[in-house]
Amino acid sequence: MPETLHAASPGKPRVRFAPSPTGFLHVGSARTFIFNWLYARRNHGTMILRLDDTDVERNTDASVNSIFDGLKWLGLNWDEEYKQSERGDLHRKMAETIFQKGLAYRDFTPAHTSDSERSGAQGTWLFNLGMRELSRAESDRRAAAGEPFALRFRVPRDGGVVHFTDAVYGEQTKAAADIEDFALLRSDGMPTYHLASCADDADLRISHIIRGQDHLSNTYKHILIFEAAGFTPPQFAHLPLLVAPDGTKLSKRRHGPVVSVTTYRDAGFLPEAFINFLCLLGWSPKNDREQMTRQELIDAFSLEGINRANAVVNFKESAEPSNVVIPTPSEEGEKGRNLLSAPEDTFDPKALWLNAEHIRGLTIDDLTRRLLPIVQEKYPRVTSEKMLRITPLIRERIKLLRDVLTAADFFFVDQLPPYDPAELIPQKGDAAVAAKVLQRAKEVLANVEFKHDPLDQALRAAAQELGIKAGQMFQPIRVAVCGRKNAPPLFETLEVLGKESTLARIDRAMKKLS
RNA sequence: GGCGCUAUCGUCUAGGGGUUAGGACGGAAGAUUCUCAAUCUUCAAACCCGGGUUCGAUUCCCGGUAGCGCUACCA
Repeated sequence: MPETLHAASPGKPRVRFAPSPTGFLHVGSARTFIFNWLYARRNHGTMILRLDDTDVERNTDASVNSIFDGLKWLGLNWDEEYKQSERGDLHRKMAETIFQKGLAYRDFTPAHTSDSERSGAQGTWLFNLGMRELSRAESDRRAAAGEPFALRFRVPRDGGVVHFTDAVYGEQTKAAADIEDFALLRSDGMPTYHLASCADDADLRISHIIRGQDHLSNTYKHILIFEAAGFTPPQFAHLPLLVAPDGTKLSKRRHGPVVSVTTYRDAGFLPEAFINFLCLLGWSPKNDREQMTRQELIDAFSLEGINRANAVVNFKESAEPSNVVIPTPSEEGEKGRNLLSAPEDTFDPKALWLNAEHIRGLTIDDLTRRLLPIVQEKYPRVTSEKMLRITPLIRERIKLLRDVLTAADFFFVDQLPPYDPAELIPQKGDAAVAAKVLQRAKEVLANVEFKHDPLDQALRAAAQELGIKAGQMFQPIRVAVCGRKNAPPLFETLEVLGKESTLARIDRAMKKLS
């Protein structure tokens, strides 16, 4: 009777996210983490983070940090953590078990032998000539003599099939004849991904492997390994891939910073909005709900809601990909921010909309707390009290947190940046009207309390006196005070700005006009 | 090349043998408003192709096509 993976806690799933730390945290990886996490939380299971760092050549500490940073920003947690590189003994033990059962063999063929030199070169490569049939005695002798070898799985050649049921893709069957004798151990004794992954999944009693669909065909190999080592394979659930608008798999090289999670953080996405967005790619709650909180996602999540077709992340492809600055993990910590004043329209419109929705759902206090660091980085003198008054004026006008810098800039500066005086001229008016409005506004505002209602009354009355429409009255003032035509509502703006600044800016505008 | 997976508006998706094929984003038009935004209303927009099965297929089956994935001593 094979050991069962569910022995320790029947019914409670144990899932894992197992990234290889070879680059920054990718949006696809983040989504895989999230789906695992959702599944664990939904079913009161255990979320495990395992660094699959068996590729010593390509692993970097910077990458590990990038992954941790990204997950931390997203507010995602896990219950257990492992490093594959520290578990080599376990992996080798499993290899040994399989070898002793005769289900694996030593392959003394030098690494990087070209396909044409391999057996079955006219079709698919399955195994290296001669090695599979080497006698045990001969194999032992050559190994003892110090000849390097890779350990390969002896895939059955008796016409059988490998089968499993995927929670997303259903019944999966493949003829063993189509599976090559894949490596378990490299010639330097290091385990391959397939071996290490299965050994750890078995040892950690993983109950559900939820991972990218790019592993669907690898799963047959994994089933073979689990069974050879005497374990019941876990449940599998493969996720459709995230692809670029051109249909290709997201890649840092081709698509640049839009595939890095930190790009979204630095651009001013809310972590909960970003998670929400990712969840909607390849999964549906099937009730037309889109905007959901973390808890709502947990409550709604199920493997049945996952679909099978790849999902496009609909970002705008950069016109000149060669100019795209790709943040390397080492840069991201400190300098990552300035590479990324990524223009708003590079992001998926749905992500932007969801972010705006989540922003609107925040309380003024909460939103202020998130806005303040961004503002203070550029305008250190802005206080929390002041920001608290500004936030309500821009909450419905920003899609990204960073938009605060352009939406509310005029609140933060002493002196307005230069603007075209022609902007001061209202609809159906001329410079004379503008001058008249500003002059009158100056007089009126000098003697009015800077509160919404008094301002409203005073300015409307002034418009009437001048015989112009309210809009014609407000526009020159708005431009004088904000430096542009599109801005938050006027009276609220003046109230926050205060009498002194307002009058000073109107003065300056009048000088510009003449 | 071999093997596997997939295919509903531009995008994310719901649906499923008989429907006006639903929702959302984005787009367009309008309402509202001191501008912008938000909000509301309306409009345009899809079942890859060909064979079956069936009284009837977008839905089920087969084939094609296309896309993607795997095919490493990468993960």
